[in-house]
Amino acid sequence: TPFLLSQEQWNFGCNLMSTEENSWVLKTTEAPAPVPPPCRSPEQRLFTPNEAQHPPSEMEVQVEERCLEQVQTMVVGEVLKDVDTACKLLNIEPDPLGWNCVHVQKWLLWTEHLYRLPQVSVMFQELSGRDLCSMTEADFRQRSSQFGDILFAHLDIWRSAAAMKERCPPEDTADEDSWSDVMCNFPNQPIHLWQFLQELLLKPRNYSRCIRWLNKEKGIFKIEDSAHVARLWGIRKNRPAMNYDKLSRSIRQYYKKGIIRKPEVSRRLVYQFVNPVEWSARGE
DNA sequence: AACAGGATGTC
DNA sequence: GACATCCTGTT
Repeated sequence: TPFLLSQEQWNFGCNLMSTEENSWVLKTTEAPAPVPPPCRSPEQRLFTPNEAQHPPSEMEVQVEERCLEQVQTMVVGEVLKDVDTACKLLNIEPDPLGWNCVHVQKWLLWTEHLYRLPQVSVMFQELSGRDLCSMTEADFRQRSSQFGDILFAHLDIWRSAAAMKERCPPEDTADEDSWSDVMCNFPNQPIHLWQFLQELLLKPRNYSRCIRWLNKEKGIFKIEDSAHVARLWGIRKNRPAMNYDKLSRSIRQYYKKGIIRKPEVSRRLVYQFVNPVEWSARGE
């Protein structure tokens, strides 16, 4: 796993999330009740016969691991979001290694304010981000016996977040027309209209409002917003004057070629791929 | 407004 | 060849 919160960070994060003043952290998502079930008490362990307390099956273990993974992904996502917000507010970069003394002070003041710590930033004056990163937890404690560890843990979270960003760069979460879909990743790579339509159909999360499957197995799809689909096609092909009249003419060219046809019962804005087996057979 | 398909031009 | 554009006519 590329990113694992230490137990300490985890607990720290949980405490932060359960602090109700911190609407800043986790405002939309429910706090994911991340506290692991307490270990079975010693007497339970002693007095429960092995047969009755059947060990978790492999599937149960897998399910649990997947749950944990999901929770972890969620927490990491929230942390990254929070880091982003703070960076914008403070006008600093996410990676502490790039901070100068002023940035460090900004970050300290922010952290103090956010978690209601007393003023400890004075103890960290004249330190750059690089200095901060080279310090051990003991060094932090030396400067602030009470809150050094908290600051250390928090800095570690930021460093981890920066490392994460480095590892998996700009994941675009655009909900509407994610630009990379419409513009192709490879400049001017020729694309066929039927391929483009399939691309849109593959991403219902982004495009189901303008085009969606009616029957995926049979390859029947419906264009819900003809103008929108035409606009997307026009962007991809660099044809600003594209409209549904012209797009549909191109679809009709497919009739003769046996790529797309009208379904048995012809319906408005509904078409059907002739051989949907080819791509559904390759699994999804 | 969508549909069908011929004609013609473009890359 | 695969459209893009324009057009006539139909549903």
